[in-house]
Amino acid sequence: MGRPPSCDENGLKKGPWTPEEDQQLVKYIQKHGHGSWRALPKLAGLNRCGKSCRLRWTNYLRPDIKRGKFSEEEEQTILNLHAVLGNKWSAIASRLPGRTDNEIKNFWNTHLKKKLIHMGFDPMTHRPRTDILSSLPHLIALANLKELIDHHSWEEQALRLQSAEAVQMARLQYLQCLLQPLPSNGSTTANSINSFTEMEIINHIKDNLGLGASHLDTPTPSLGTSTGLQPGHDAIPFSHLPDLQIPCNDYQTPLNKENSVQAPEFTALIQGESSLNSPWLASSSSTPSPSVVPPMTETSLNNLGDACSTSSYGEAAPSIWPDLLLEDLLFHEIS
DNA sequence: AATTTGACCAACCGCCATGAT
DNA sequence: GATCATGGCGGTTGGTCAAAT
Repeated sequence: MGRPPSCDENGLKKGPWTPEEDQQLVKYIQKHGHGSWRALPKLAGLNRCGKSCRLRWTNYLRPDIKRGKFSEEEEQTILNLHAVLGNKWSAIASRLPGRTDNEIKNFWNTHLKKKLIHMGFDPMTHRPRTDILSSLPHLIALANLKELIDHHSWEEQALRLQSAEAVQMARLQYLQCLLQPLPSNGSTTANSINSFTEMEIINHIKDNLGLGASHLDTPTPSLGTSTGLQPGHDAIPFSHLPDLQIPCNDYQTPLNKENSVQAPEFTALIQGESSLNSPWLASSSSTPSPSVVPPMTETSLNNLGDACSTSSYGEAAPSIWPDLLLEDLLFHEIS
């Protein structure tokens, strides 16, 4: 025996509430309390179902509801709680007096989620997006492919053009990951990337890849050097971060200790060593990493750097993130 | 000026948990 | 224990409005 629909087709009104209906509902509840929501509409003289009345009351008419923009403190609280509780909106709302679960959910979906994505974080896990990192060997292969293509026929050039957009996007996202621990040069936000020179950025990436500027032909000191990181093969990316944090003043959300990125794992990943034992990656993409990783050459590295320096990243963080995995994107484009 | 696009958010829908019978 | 009523929750939809084209 099935349940009747919550709002059956007895001619009950749906849709936006009128001020008169609001007034009727408030007046009734203030006088009698809501009691049984199912019985309330009839008693209050409303042509609505009980569920609709309950939602209207709890999400809008309740006298203790706070209206208006979320404060920075509230934003921070939501981010912190979401990192722990996930989409438990009612649990989050219970810790934000005057805010409803619906309001918080909407705020999350329209603002905070997008901001995290823009900053290169997975809004569900609050970790750096791992799909890009699981595709890293492919990106390296593509950088090498570019090196190869640069010296080949027009047909290959056409292929290159076809894949260029996908490659560019992949590189941008990859760059964003690499730049997460970009050390401060006075300004502390990720958006301050504008203040670094191209060469500083590229050198920083090279440092992160364990290819310190010391053995490259650029005289420009690397960012790693300037912040105490020693460039060269011993450079351990992320090691200067006790815990990964969202690199923006507004969203200093510490991740759980056990969730933080461990530098050796990242190094192994970057260098193409087996990363299957990494707990960080274990929960990432279901796509297996290829067992053979092409060696990262200086030229292919510079190819990545080319993409960085010619991109529009300096003006705005990349906002496009395809639904499909990068691996799919890249290999379907190229093959 | 007209149309399109995107952001915002109130409201709805369906599922689930719980308590009463 | 089975059934049903009710309330709560999270996901999604659709209307409105402003900005962009």
